[in-house]
Amino acid sequence: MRLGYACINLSLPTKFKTCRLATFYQRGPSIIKELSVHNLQNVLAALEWNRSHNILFYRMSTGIVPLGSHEKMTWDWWNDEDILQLTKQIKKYKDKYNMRLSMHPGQFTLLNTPKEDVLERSIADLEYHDKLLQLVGGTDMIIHGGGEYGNLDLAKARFIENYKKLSSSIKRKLRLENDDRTYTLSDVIDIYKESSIPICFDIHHHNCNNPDQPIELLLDHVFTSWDKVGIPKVHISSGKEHINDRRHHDYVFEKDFLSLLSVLKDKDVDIMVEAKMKELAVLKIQKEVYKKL
DNA sequence: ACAGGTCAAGGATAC
DNA sequence: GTATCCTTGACCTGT
Repeated sequence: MRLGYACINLSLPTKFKTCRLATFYQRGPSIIKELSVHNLQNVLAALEWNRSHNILFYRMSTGIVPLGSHEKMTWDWWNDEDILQLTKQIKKYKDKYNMRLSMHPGQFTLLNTPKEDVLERSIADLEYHDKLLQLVGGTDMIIHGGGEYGNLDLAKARFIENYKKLSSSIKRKLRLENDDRTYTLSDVIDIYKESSIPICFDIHHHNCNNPDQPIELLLDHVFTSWDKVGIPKVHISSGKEHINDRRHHDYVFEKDFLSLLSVLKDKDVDIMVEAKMKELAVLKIQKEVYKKL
């Protein structure tokens, strides 16, 4: 089992950089390159920090190449020598230490939108994430179901139809996560049955949004969805003020982590910790929970 | 140096 | 139909 955290490492001094469209228009592709190089150096620094703290799972920020999937972007960053040199270094490093790398396109990347232009931009965004993951040897791209659009069944059907149109490289990496208001774990399983998309189980979202189905039966489907793919990927966080508070707590409570372990039984999974205190929350779990096992 | 408003995105909701 | 909120962290402008 590998534990990981998302994007930001609070222990490191440098931050990720981004820019506004206006800045890109003023300064052109060179500013994007400058920021992308900076961001990739940050990723490498995070992986090095992770290795020295025994953290072998990491989610890369979606904004590594600022405006990387924007329709106005004119720079082929995936062919740039300096970018390739850095991504190669990252890939080599993560292979050496058997790390898992993932990305999570944002809430505005929607496979089931009824709007043609929104779908087009969403697919462009998936292509951006796919290209970057290919370069660094990342394996997982997590998205949510999307909106309900007044009819959940139609929205699910649209997801399945649009999923079929994606490139095989994207399909190899795409995973569908249950969310905390619209797509329950059982909705996500419905989509899996028609599309074979592996399911990323988020236990906090499940606590916020579930129609009282027994978790054991649902998890059977979750695990089956990964059978030919790899080690399942699971998310955990604690509610800020109560168990079904959608906001994330700074850390993960020990009891929440133990209750995840108990529903997972002995299944080998990689766990992404989604807590405000990022890598510090992972260290806390390692310290508190691992010594008990 | 710092505060606070802005950006980027699409959907949901209230009016 | 329109406005506002949701969410996020860094940008960016004004002081």
